[in-house]
Amino acid sequence: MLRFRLQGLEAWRVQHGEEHEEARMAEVPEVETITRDLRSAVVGRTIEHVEVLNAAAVRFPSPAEFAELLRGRRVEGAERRAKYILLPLSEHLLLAVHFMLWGTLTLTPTAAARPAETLIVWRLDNDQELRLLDTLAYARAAVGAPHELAARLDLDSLGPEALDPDFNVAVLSRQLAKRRGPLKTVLLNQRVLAGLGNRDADESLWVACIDPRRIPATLTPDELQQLHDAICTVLEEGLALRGTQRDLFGVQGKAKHRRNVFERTGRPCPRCATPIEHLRIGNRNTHFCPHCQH
DNA sequence: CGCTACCTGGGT
DNA sequence: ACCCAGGTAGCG
Repeated sequence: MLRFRLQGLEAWRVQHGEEHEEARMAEVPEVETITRDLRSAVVGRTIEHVEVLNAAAVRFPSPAEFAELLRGRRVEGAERRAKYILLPLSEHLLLAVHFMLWGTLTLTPTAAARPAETLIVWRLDNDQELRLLDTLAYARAAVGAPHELAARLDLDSLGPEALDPDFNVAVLSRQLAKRRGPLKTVLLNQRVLAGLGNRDADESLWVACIDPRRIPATLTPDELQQLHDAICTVLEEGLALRGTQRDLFGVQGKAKHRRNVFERTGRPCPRCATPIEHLRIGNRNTHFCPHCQH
């Protein structure tokens, strides 16, 4: 009876968008959404001026060199690798941006007020500014020749992309076979598989009905297939809804209320109504259903 | 592999 | 006055 009432209340809350916490998570659906926006609105533009408001936000080279190198470059493309946004520029330079926990990019008229959490501003040739924002100030950018950037960010060590059409159960099995430690921790390692953040890892394991504490080597072929399918479903749905946060233009994504377990401790599992449990695994918050995840 | 630091605003 | 955060680098 209590469970039934909680379910009803939960449904009402979700329907009315009553969970008012500001979404600021930067996982792959959010990063990919912004990358696509950059492709449509920033590729082809020229960077006229760069302002580094927080020197720590530039990983390399120095903030002054960073600004000088970027001035006058044309943006030639916009790609994503794991949670890095990579912008190829004219004259064979590559700009990398990482949101870390809460970072984001916005594209706004130059005249628009700058939020206090602005770390870097790229003024474009159309009276618009690309801005890197982050209240936590962990987000980072770097620029260099492609090979140098790839070496310093260790991009070649990243695992296969979960959103790549070539990602299949054989790839997942091969990547997991090497690793020890709990499945949750292994799935968060971008060198194993590029694509899952803390939320999407918990959601994928729930969809696949697999306990996050399982050791990867013990997964059966069926479980590996379920996990592969779950990861694809979670990421593709999140991306189709344009993520949980605002896009490059400030439009709110629609995936905000699609969580089954993440940050839903004590609330009923949508499959079996058992209260969702919370654990720390590898120092990360982990949420799962103790009844249907084995 | 497992742990801490990084940093600020919001929640308890 | 604490404590904590969707990620990663860098240490032992």
